[in-house]
Amino acid sequence: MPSAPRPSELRYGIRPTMKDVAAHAGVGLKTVSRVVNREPGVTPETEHRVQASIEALGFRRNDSARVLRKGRTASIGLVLEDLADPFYGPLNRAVEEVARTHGALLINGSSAEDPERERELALALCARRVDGLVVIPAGDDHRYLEPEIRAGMATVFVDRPAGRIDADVVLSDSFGGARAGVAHLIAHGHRRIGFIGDHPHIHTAAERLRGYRAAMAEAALPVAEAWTAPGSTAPGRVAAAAEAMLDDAAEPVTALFAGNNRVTVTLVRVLAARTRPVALVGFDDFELADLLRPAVTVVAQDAAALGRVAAERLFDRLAGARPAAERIVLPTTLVPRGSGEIPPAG
Amino acid sequence: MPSAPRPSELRYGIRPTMKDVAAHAGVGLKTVSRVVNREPGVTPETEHRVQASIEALGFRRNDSARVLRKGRTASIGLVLEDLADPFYGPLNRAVEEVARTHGALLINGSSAEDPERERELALALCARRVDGLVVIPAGDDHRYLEPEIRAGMATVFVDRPAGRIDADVVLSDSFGGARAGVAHLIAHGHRRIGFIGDHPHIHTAAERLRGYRAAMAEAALPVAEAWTAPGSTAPGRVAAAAEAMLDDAAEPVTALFAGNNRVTVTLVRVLAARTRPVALVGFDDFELADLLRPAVTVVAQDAAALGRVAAERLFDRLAGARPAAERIVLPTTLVPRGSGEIPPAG
DNA sequence: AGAGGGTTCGACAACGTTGTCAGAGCCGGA
DNA sequence: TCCGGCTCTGACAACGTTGTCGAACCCTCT
Repeated sequence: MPSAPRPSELRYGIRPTMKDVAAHAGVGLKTVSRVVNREPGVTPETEHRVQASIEALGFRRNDSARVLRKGRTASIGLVLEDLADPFYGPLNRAVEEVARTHGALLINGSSAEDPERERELALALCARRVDGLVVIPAGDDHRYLEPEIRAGMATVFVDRPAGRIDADVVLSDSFGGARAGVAHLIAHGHRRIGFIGDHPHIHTAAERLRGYRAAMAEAALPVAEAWTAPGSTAPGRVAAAAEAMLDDAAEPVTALFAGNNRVTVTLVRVLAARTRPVALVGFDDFELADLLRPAVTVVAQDAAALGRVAAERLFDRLAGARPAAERIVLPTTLVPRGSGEIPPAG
Repeated sequence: MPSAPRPSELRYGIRPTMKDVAAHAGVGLKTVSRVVNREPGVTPETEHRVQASIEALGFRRNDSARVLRKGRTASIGLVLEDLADPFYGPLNRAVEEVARTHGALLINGSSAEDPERERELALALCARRVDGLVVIPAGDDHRYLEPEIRAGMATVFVDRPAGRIDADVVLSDSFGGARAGVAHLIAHGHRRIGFIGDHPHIHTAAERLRGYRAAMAEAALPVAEAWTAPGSTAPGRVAAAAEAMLDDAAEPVTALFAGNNRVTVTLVRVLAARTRPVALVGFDDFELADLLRPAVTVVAQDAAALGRVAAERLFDRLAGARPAAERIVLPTTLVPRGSGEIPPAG
């Protein structure tokens, strides 16, 4: 017996199923399924009756059951390092937008830079049977994903390369960007340039250091041992390293290149406390860099583009494309704003 | 017949099930389930054999089926406005951390400030049967969630109140924060203070405007019509509004209060281009505010705390707590840095 | 030797949905 | 009148897991 929606039929703590709706509307289970999924072959009269029952009971399809039956979840997973890091917000958002155009939801989690947690998260997402996985690696061994990939899990790595496994990777051009940034300092007359970056076991950090060395070598400039300080990005460590380079009695550096935006911000603070101007170029742009005095010259990478390209690659694979695993490198842009154009002092 | 793990048994594009593992290990289906879930009642010998088969076949439990059977998904949904906005990164992360301590995953989506999209997202999450929902409202009518809540979906709103529905809400003290910020300007000698904020139909924006008026009233200061400019936060609109207040021939303002951090940043740019110093206090802190010259005085809200409190409330409800819907208001903090302590010019 | 209790294990149903297939009803044409 | 071919509908199995329950076995005690 069909009936008009009456709130009283909504019951607390009970999830009506298609079976309930079918009974309420006086039709078969499958007919409800057809209406819910807008499948053809239902008379307008029947459809209307079913719709009324759906609203009366407050029915909502249980996607878990649907997923179980269909095998596809219409969702993709994103494992990233830290959602609170402003670099990953736009990346996350870009992945989400691409997913949205494909009708998929995004499930994400932060690894907090912990390889074990990255692994747990990625495998949890696999257990949920997301259709695909975008991973910003924290660890450097991703063989744990091999069974998943083999079983058909499309996977794309972003921002850092995958470790010991053959998979798509989307990266910024760390080497080229750092080389261009350092060359920019050299072009403005600097000869003694310091490099402060992240731990060298992080691939991007190592690449940026390599870019620094390449630029120096191309200008035939020697690099003193004391001028490179890869390591933790903790403000204390970074500040101490900078002070040491700047105050070196014999060969003080006149310019600094920062390996990522956290280092850059720390260096801005250090330099603000000093009288003699020091040139600074940072890898990775950040908000308000243009409002600081001097405004900060940076090598900008396009976080949104990283996310977009990675997600598109993922959906290409989900659509059936089977190209060989590829390394896609996106260009960086040098943005001169002032701090990188300060001439050497003394 | 049990066997040692041999990679060749991993087959492409095939997901082994517990049944496959059971056959491979020569045990019953349920025994595999027991091993996977670490349930007691399996001899070490059997367990070992099953583990070997699991690894040999690359088995991973299908959580969709598990969810279907158990009724709980161990995941919560978060609908927010824009992941790329730096304000929401820490909030998101805080929710995730709380979820993690409860063994739950976070599924999130951006509404892009579009009520219709918020609705779609929230309902999609309900269809996935997330255990609970944290919503940063974009719209102001959430009656669409009533059937879900009635059916047992725990729901907490953050940052802005829910519309036309009775539910938990966690908010920053917009009124009190704005009042304190404006009072701070008054305490530094200002009498003509401008307010530039977001559209007043946004609850927080209206509250902040109310706080501004309260502070002015408490100091017995009149508020000229031209001194309040609620509306779009588009930089052009904000800049024009600021210029108009500052250049008013009769009653130019000597200080500005910004209703949110986007407005603040725009005002910093506007003021940087002017010669006469103008005092500025912004609602909501932002990175590097302390490095600008002058450093920007703000009324800080704790985005992470908003997320944490909301998520904890959610899990309390999931654990069975059934308190009446409540409005939880978190305090704000005035952070004097320089821009808010500039005395009135002229 | 038999009873009693504990441990280990597997057959089976159920979760809510969708795909398959066949039945019922109707129409038009021979 | 009967048949073929539509359209609309529902019964049923299946997806992969977990909860229930009872069977089989081993040990101990009388």
